[in-house]
Amino acid sequence: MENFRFEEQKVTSLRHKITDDIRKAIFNGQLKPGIRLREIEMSKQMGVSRGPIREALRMLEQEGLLVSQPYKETTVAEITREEVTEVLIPIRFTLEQFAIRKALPNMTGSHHAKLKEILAEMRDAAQKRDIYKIADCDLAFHEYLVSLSDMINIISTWKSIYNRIRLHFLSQALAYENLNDVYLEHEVLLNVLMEGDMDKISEALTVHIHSVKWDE
Amino acid sequence: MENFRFEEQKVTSLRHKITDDIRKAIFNGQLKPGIRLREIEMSKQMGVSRGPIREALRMLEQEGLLVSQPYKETTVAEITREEVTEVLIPIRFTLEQFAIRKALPNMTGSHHAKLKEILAEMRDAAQKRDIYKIADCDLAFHEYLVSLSDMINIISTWKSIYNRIRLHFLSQALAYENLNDVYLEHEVLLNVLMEGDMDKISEALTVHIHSVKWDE
DNA sequence: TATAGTAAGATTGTAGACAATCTTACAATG
DNA sequence: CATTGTAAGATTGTCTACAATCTTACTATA
Repeated sequence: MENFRFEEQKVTSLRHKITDDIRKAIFNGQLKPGIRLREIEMSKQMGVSRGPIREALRMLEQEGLLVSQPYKETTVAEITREEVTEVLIPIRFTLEQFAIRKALPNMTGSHHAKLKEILAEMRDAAQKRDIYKIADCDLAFHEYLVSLSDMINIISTWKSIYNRIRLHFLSQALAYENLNDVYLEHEVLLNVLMEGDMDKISEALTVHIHSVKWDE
Repeated sequence: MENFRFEEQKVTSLRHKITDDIRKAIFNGQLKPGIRLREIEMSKQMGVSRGPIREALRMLEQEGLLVSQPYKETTVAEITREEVTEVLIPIRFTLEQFAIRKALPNMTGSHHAKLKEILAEMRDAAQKRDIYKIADCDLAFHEYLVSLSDMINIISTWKSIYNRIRLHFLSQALAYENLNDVYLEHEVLLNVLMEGDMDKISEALTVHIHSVKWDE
């Protein structure tokens, strides 16, 4: 088999698909913060027993996207603006900066190409003013970057933080002055990434991560 | 009922007790990193069905204390030293500093007294060279402090980070030059906490959180 | 002897039924 | 009319049994 390696098989189980589906529904804005999730209802809709649904709920609860009270209910979390600006964003920055530092030596042209690909989609979404699609691309971009660090524990922490930030923004109907700015910031980031100067990267990253504007 | 309020009832379910028991076993050093957890075996030992055990496993997995592969196995996580020093500790510092800033205005003499109480236990444990007990007191001290911030989402993130740091230290058989130093550092921290000067607190906190020494 | 095939046992995943708890509405009481 | 008691239904928690998948040891084949 020489210089070739297959990718590891991703065997998955129901709880993972269900977790993803619920997370997607949250990020599509279909399950808004505060809404209650009923196990039986979901189990009927998905055609699945409550077991794997409950496991998915426990995972999402631990991720910080759901809140549950024993024998009562589990609801979609409500994240405050203060948590986002004062805690989640600083942590995200710490994590992502570190991940990029680890990822840099691993990065090749094909990784750059993949990132460019994602940005092309994002530019497209920006023109169509599709805010959910932009958010998906933003996630894809940063997640791909972080995943190149190859530090599995960091990745999961990062996701959990990132998701809570995203949840807050969705519920706040955040407004970018210009959606295209989001795209442009990523382009700047990608350019300094290709240069490989960590100081410049940190600079671009801090600008980007803190640049979100609210509607007030 | 005038000036009196009851504390909220903590209704709990099996999955929470199981989660706590497994976590304790990990922190007691009885379940070491890398060890495999078998659902059936645990279910027999605890006299409980596999349902709540599986939910507990999913929670601990999301906490970063366990690692699982679908249809294969779930094991106790192995945390690298690099993750601890370069990511987990910086994040912990960010979180705890923020939590204390939020907690300060809420802190009264009775809170100080509670912290002193914990430290008394810790001094005791240091004399007896009981490293597990010291670790418990350390957790109690910082968790109490963080919980005073009243920001529930921060607390859970903090715990997850803190636990992984602790897991790493336990598996590394860390050596303090002098166990009593741990106690003394906390005393310094408590003193500046009572003064209430945030700059001094940050200073004491950063010294304390970064002060752990390895065995090499 | 190295490789592939096979089958048994172990383990994890899922389903469905029953138990415990909570919520709600309504009746009883003063 | 405000408060307490009660019972029905809804929902979550737990258990048991069965299905799917994995691991291991053994056999067959070249």
